[in-house]
Amino acid sequence: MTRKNNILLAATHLLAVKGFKETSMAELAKVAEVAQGTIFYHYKTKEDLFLAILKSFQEDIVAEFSRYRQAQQSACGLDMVAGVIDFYLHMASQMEERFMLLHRHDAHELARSNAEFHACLEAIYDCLIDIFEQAILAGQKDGSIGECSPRRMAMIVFTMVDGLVRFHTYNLYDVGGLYEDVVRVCEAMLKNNIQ
Amino acid sequence: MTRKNNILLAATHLLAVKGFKETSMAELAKVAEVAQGTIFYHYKTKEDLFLAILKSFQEDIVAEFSRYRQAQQSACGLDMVAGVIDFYLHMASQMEERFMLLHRHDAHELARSNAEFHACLEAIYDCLIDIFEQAILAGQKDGSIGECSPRRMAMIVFTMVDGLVRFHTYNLYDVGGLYEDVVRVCEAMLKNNIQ
DNA sequence: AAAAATTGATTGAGTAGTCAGTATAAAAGG
DNA sequence: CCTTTTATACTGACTACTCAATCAATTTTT
Repeated sequence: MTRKNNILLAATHLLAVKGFKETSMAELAKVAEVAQGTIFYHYKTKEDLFLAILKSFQEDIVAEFSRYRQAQQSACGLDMVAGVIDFYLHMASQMEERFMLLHRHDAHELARSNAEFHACLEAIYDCLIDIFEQAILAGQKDGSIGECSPRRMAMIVFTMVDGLVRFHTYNLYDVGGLYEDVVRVCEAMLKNNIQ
Repeated sequence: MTRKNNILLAATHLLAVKGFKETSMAELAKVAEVAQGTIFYHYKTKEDLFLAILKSFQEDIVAEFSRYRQAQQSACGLDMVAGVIDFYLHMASQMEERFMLLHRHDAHELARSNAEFHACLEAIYDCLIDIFEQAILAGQKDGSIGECSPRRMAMIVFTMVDGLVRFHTYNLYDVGGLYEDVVRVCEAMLKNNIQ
């Protein structure tokens, strides 16, 4: 049991940091401190192993985000959006490597030919966008957020926040000070009626 | 000359669609309709070839965007921002494959160990963000855009628009209707004083 | 005839996945 | 309590194959 878990942990790290094709089973075996054969005993193929990682990520992320949704009870919907952004960024740094997995093309490419990958990715993204949508809907109910398509706005906010995480991963610009700006910008664009 | 260009074109396509590691020189030779040796006659290594592609992209994108900057003379800065978003999305669909190249981790990973890659990527991103910044600065001058850090706002707008392009590439959601929303959202967040 | 461009067979390192066999430990039988 | 059986976990050498890069030989251009 320890070994199977070692493999999963080491593989998550390597696939996130180096990518699917760039990670060899020989290297993984070394990092996980098992024999190469052991990996294939637990996971039929390299793709299978990747899928197992993604599935465990899906479970964890869905659990984590639904736990947050139930725990929080902010004053108004607009503040909830700010809270969700904060929580998203917190999660992204907590699960940094697994979020990197989402930002690579590997999973998305496999999703094109493998239905299980596709379903898994869809579930993850739905969960991520849902949490923004819920906050916006709450804001529309209490009047703190203007008339708009909640789903579309949720996708736009998600796009912004996720882009920030990506920027940070790529390390091209110092993104530290942008977090607060993004929160303010989102509030500005939501509290006013947009068309 | 024809062959060298064939190689560059075919390589751009393959690297964008399949990725660096996933593209073999044998396959490239077949697509470019040259012998494998010919590729290595013109480009010392696979990495060299990639760098040549990125450099040519840099030149083209810088030229294209500075041409646009000089050509346009919109009414006010706020409208200019909308115009720039439009232009960016237009460019991204015109140069779809090369933008895909930017979104892959390949170039960013090479940039970590190879200074030329780093410089090239930095130049490209600077150019992309600059054009948004210019529009925001113009808007602040003519009063159509409120007080804010132009660079930071430019990065946020860029993050949104680029995220949209990425969404489209990954094909997870129908992103068609979002274009107009993003333009409206950007206007809403810029025309009001934030902070 | 000298220089530049092109070729494809070849090389050696690296790849995912297999497999015959070994270790471990729990259950069954004496 | 001590064997024997059975199932599961594990091992690393091995296979068949792919890869980037090389190079001697050939063709094309100047």
